[in-house]
Amino acid sequence: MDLRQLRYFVMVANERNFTRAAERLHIAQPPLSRQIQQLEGELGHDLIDRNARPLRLTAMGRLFYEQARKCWDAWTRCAR
Amino acid sequence: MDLRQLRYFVMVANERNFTRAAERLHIAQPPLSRQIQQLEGELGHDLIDRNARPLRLTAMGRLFYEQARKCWDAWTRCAR
DNA sequence: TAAAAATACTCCATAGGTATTTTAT
DNA sequence: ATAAAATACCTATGGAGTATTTTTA
Repeated sequence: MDLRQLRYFVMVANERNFTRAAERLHIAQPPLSRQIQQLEGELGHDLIDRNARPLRLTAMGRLFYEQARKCWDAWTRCAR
Repeated sequence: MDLRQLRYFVMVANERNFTRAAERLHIAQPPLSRQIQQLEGELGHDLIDRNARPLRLTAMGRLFYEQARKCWDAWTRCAR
């Protein structure tokens, strides 16, 4: 897990749409999907319920989102 | 700048010795030296005074160390 | 059937390794 | 003279791209 994955996940969670999130992150959609898959693999839990459009976070996804946002915010404060 | 570089720099600053820091980080000494050089390049300032052994931090190095430690600590708290 | 996500590759940037040289005590 | 840092070179992991194939609403 690294900062990039947190940033990607937060964007996907906000947009509830991989394609749009990818655009806003200035990367292509497939690598974004893969990064999220890797993150889910590391965590051992799905974060996103793909059986819904617009996408929805799973219960784990919602928990992780809170943590991820805090971490990302802490980082951006640090890095300024 | 990323978390890896912060972690590397903090270790070097603590050890005041690249070789020992590299051992504790489980990487070889040359890549560690290069990561620190890159970091210094990005920041536009030397962080370490190489004309002293044991190594010493420069003024910028001391300032950066405080920030880096805070960021790294924030991250480890987040990532737990 | 039309968006949107996943797969299947390909490419390449760069983190890390080994061998060696340079520097500082 | 010796320990430690820098340099040169090589390798390979994995992040990102394009093209294409599933999905799901």
